[in-house]
Amino acid sequence: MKVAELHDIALEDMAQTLKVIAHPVRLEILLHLADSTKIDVTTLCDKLSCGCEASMMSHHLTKMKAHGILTSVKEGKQVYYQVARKEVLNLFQCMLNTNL
Amino acid sequence: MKVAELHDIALEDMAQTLKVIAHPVRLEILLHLADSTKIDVTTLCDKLSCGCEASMMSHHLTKMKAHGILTSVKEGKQVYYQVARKEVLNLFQCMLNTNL
DNA sequence: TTAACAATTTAACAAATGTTCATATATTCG
DNA sequence: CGAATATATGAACATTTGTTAAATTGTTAA
Repeated sequence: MKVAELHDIALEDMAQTLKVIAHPVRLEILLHLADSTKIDVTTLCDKLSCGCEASMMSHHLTKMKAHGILTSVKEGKQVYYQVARKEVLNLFQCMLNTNL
Repeated sequence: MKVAELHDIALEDMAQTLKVIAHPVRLEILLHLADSTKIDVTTLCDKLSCGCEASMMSHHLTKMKAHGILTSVKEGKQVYYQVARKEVLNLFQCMLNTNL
């Protein structure tokens, strides 16, 4: 498919995906999940430098899950999240490569 | 630079850029500007399938200009816009390549 | 030059979405 | 059961979006 062939629906979806990713904390979450296969909410709070409370972290994770970017599994007390669409990680590389 | 080396400020900027782009109309604008070197507001309204009024179009253009993604030149009555950072167009290709 | 028109921007507002903080609901363990 | 921990939800606050109308800037012609 060529860029020129993009139509409205595709653009809507694309915008939606970008919108969900377009937040510094959510970017950091994705970046961290790129390495570790799965991680629980509390550990994420500890590891990230954003100083995010569990409550807010949960919101961000829920949002990305709702848009199919993440999935989660419950194991005992914790809920582990992981990247469902590894492709989103390519965006980082793309943005870095092109100085965005 | 590697993805792993991203730090807070970089993520803030990256999120900001993504946020500005993350709107179906703004994506369509960029897509159209990818081909034509420069284009004025009214013509954009006519050519795009989003059915955007001049006022709204101006809003979107102003926003992207404010973030350095577009530039504009005034020629007589019209204001012509063009892409300042051609790199943003790579994002389309990247997203298409990875089915995002 | 001034009146009329055309292109774009700004302003003012309501509606929709997004973000954040405080609280509630599980779940496990003693 | 009740305390402690992990996560989710709710509601206030802020931002974004879209509309309509008015203001600004430039052009043309009487």
